[in-house]
Amino acid sequence: MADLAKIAGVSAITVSRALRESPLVNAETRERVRAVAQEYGYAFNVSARNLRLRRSMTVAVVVEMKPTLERQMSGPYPLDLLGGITQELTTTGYSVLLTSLQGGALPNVQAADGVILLGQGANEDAMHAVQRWGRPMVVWGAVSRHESQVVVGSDNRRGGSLAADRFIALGRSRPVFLGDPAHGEFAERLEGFASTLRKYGIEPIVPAVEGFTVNAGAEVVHALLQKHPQVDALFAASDLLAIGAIRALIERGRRVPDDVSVIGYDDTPLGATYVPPLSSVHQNFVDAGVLLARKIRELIDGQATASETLPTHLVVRAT
Amino acid sequence: MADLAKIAGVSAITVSRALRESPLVNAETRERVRAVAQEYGYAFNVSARNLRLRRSMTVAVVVEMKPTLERQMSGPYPLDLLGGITQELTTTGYSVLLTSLQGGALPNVQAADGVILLGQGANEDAMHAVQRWGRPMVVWGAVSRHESQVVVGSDNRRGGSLAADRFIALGRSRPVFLGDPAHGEFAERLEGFASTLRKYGIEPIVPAVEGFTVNAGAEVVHALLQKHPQVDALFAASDLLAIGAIRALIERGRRVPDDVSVIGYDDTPLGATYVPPLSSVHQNFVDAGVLLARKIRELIDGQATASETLPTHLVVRAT
DNA sequence: TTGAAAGCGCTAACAG
DNA sequence: CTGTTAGCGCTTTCAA
Repeated sequence: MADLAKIAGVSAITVSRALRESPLVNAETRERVRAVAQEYGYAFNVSARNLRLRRSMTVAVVVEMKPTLERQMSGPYPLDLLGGITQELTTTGYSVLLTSLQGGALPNVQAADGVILLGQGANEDAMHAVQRWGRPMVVWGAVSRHESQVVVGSDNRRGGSLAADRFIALGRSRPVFLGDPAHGEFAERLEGFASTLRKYGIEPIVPAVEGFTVNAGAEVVHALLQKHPQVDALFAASDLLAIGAIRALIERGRRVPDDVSVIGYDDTPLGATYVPPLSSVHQNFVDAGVLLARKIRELIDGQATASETLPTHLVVRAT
Repeated sequence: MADLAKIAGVSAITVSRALRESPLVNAETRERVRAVAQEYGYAFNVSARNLRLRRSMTVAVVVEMKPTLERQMSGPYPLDLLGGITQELTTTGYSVLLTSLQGGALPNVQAADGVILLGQGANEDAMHAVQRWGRPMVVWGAVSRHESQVVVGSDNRRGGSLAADRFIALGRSRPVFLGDPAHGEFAERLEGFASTLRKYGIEPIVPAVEGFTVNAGAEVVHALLQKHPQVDALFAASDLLAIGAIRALIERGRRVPDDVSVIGYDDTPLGATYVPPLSSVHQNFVDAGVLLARKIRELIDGQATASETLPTHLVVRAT
């Protein structure tokens, strides 16, 4: 910068001001400085600037990852979420620092101006860890679970409710909910589902489910059909579970949707291309990402923000 | 740090050394300093350190994203790639800066010690842009295309070759390749496919294909069957295309695999759960991510590295 | 409208 | 083994 100043015949501080578009600098001077900067391919030293300004212009995104990105964080959703976050953050000058919290946080992560937590599912360790180092934080997930946090989630209760309404409209009377309520978002889906059914005097069957995989879904449904052969509707907390369930239903001689209606969750490409194409509750992950990004920015800027819930709708396909 | 030094009764530089586990400092002193640091929740100022050390301990990962993360970068692969990269980089002290190059690079991105380029497919603008600012760079994709670059890719030629071998073993004689060769990796798959078939005196049919979607696959195959009704094998450059193709085949009264064998690419969950379960060429994206990360580290450390190709294998399922 | 001085927090180099 | 000195590149006072 000093070199550049010499070349342009001004002082370093003027270079700084010119390149930052400060109104304090003469338009003509500014242009001259910028031309020289351009010519010499000069770029700010970010570390120096951040040191001086006491911020990093960085937001850490913490994703839960075991060796690879597993759990409900597999599939395309987190990518959409990440896409939304990245889009919104980079267009406002922030960088996105992608990280797990495996083996303690890196210095860079701790230096982030804010933190977005994704896919913390049932486990809340990461949340507490981040909270401890006192950075602004926003969480993706089930809103009600963490009342003191700013949480963005989609309207899981309404998602469950929509599934229930659909089953009622179809005249179904022996519905099942598939999903582990230990997972906050799943619990909310069940709540919405059950409370709507209850208005019609129906109580859903809720077998114990562990995991999020196709096989988990298939196994549970196999066992379930022994005990409750008269099941005629099935709402799964994820498309993967729903697909497993359909497989088991067919293997047990049930027709879908003639004998049993099935609704999944997340409206994944996998579900949409499945045969039969899966009906599913849709949530817009890109929008969610954008919203998460906005809220963390607000928090960083010292503004107050509240939790927020995104709309959800049912995509009816063949099942 | 100065405060901490005072409290611990040493100088700032000793605090610095103690916290960095420098062997220059007495074990006992180190423990005392660390205890005090722990107690006061002290953490390094990363900007100051980076300024002093003239590096950022950051690697930028550039993903091609239109508003959302599209193209072949949709689906679960890039997440696995990202997972591998993040895992390897964070365990070696580097942070991962996720970014597109939409609207010019942010200062933070330019300050990265190295850059990994993902999903640059047919378009090489990003590559040239990054090249211009002279940072170490590693690219994911088709190796042969960019001879001056360090590229990590999976063995696309062998992938194509495996599909061809399989068709030959099944006695097929009228194979089709589905995929746009403008995309470097697809071109390599076609090369391997065609060259192996040629050994048996067979020339594949290669219809023009645009896009990567299920619908694109379906449309092309519908048109194709008019001109070439005797097609008996189909190798698609992606699982999505393969699924579209199967749909079209069935709609045209062909049985899969009895009348037409189909092989996809990427071995996605979508393909694996499809009915019928799709045979597909598998590549390990997590390993690829790890390798990309290792190579960028080597480059940052000033070591020489070469392009590398990862193994690939055929997963035979029902089609 | 421009500039000089000072310092953000850290660590390499050089004593001791 | 520990400390002193100096300076990384930037921007916020304060002064001209």
